[in-house]
Amino acid sequence: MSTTRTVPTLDDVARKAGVSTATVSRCLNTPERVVERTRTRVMRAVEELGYTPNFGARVMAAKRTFTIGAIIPTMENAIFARGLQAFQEELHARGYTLLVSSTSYKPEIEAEQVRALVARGADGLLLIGYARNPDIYDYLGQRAIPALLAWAFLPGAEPACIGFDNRRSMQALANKVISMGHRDIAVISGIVEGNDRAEGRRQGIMDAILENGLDPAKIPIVETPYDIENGALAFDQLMEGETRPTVVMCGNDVLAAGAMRRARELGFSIPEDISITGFDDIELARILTPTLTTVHVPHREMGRRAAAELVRMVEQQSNGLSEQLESSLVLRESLKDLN
Amino acid sequence: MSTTRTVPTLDDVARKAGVSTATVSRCLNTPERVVERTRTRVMRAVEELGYTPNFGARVMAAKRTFTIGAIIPTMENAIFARGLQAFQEELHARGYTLLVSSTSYKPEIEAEQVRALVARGADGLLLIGYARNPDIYDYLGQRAIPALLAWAFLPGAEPACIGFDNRRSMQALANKVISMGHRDIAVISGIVEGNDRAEGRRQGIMDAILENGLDPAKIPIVETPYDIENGALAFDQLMEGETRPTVVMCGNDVLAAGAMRRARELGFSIPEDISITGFDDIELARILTPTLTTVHVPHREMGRRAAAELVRMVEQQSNGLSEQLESSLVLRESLKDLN
DNA sequence: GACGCTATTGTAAGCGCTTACATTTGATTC
DNA sequence: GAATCAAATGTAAGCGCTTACAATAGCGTC
Repeated sequence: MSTTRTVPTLDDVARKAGVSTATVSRCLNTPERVVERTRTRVMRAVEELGYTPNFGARVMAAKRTFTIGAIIPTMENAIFARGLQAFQEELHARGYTLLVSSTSYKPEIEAEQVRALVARGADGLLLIGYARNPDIYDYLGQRAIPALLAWAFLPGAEPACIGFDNRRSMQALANKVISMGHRDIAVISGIVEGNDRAEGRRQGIMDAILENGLDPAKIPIVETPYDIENGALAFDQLMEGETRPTVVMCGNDVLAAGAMRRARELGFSIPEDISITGFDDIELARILTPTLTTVHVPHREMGRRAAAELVRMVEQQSNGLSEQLESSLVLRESLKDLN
Repeated sequence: MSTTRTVPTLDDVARKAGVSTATVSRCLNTPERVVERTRTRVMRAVEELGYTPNFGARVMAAKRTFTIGAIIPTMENAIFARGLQAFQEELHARGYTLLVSSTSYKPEIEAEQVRALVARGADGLLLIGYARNPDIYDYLGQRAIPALLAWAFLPGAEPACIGFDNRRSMQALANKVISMGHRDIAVISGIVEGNDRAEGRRQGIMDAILENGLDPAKIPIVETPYDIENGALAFDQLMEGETRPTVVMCGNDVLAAGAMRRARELGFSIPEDISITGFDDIELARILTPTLTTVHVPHREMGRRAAAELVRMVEQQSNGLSEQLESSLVLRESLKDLN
């Protein structure tokens, strides 16, 4: 296609500066090991030739790519988009670049994605939650690729995780709901299979149910993928039950938004006729009418810390330090106090 | 699983399968050039050893990374998150991996990001909009790295772009607004500097104003970063003007959500007292109360096509083909017909 | 000036893979 | 069964860089 667009190599620079390739390499990587006079001469040659090190060669020789991979369910969920954005910014600030892959909530394809990112030379990996095939950890361990989990927290777990306790957080919300006099609770849960966060949240509700002496068998639960439309459909399903719940607790804000929409379409007024709660506290929660009671999660903070910790693990070849972040209840209009 | 820290190489696989390294390489890269019997034997060895090709070596030998870089303003805006998700999925389906970097709407740091991604070996680059320092194109041209623009469309532009005409789309919406009897129009625009999409949208409104014989000088415009909170503040600002607008046209749905919230807080009922419009048609638009009149943009489709085209450019070393996608008006409750 | 030491620079061996080219295999034809 | 030719496989030369080790230069001492 184009003509002889010869990209200059280390050799060219060395020749032009009248030194060996080793000296040029040292000028670029460990300048303090080269005497000033030589260095300026080399740097001028680099400048004049417009030399940029060849990525592949450098990676092969140095065995580092300064690249970190992240595998998330999807960027379309605002919580991951937000966290990933912060993760990327922090990575960038530390001289790393982000490789992204997504599973679309299909845990079975995660192993392949891990391999793909490792094959692309990721120096470290960010994974979501801890529920996955243990082979993945073997694979990473064998290659000495550090991995860090986020959006979940399990003390003492391997590998390290940076996140919050989904179960406890949801339990706190459910306790609050119950303390407000709600006894007929219905649940719209995300798909639990292969998703420990969704599972934890559901269990958290059950924990509170039991703790308060209510009958867990009487709690209707609909399980559906995180999606507004599914939230609406799930609400329909719940309304078919014999006893009408006074509150619908949803696995995340997105489901809650769908449920809320459908509730209004069916003529319910919220929270007078029925209360609705979410989880995550994405922007949507403050925009909905009525505003949504939910659990606030510091997604950005999580992304930022995860980046910092992962870089540390890569550079010091150390094991990760788990870190628990605090979530908090955000009481807004969609939850009515029955007392 | 073994716990040995030795990462298997092509050589190991070759030895185990009793073939040459060339044959193993061919099994991985051009399987059709290897007879079935040999291939299965090799693949079994690959499997058993848990072999993954060394990235650096592969890049150096093949001069390809199978990696595509994308530089977007931010993943926190749902339109980019959504488009990028589709972009990544399509890339993945074609055997490529996505490198992500973001500018946080600071155009001046884009050049640095381009260099960083190129230095990481990106085979091609996705950029947003066409407003940027031309040096960037020189740099990419010199290194023969194909680039494609998205979220904007400018016929005949270089490099190629895949997107829609922001100006025309907004003009269509504005015309509709005017045809519904609105004469007092106020505008909340995104920051125009270095953002051709925001600029196009603002111009589109002006086009319609002029086209309909209204006085452009009488249109109050507030320019503010895309953010719910800023939408609310901008609304406040507009309400300080002497004549109250009958409609507030916003540069995107996020600003509209903010404006709508503030309007309600101030006691306006929408659309009876004041109409509000957005742009993008993100999920939020259907969830807001009232639902938001906006311009639907096929973000996923755009991401998908951009990936396909960019891969084509990389693999065929060809220039990109621009492609215009259609946007469409979505009339919902937030816009009142005054006729 | 010879000696010993350190700071600087050079030499060259890989790193693990792809691929041009060489060789072998095997099917087909006469 | 030999000849022919295409398909399959093997051989080995790099790709451009880093770095261990070797060589040299520079400097202070005696």
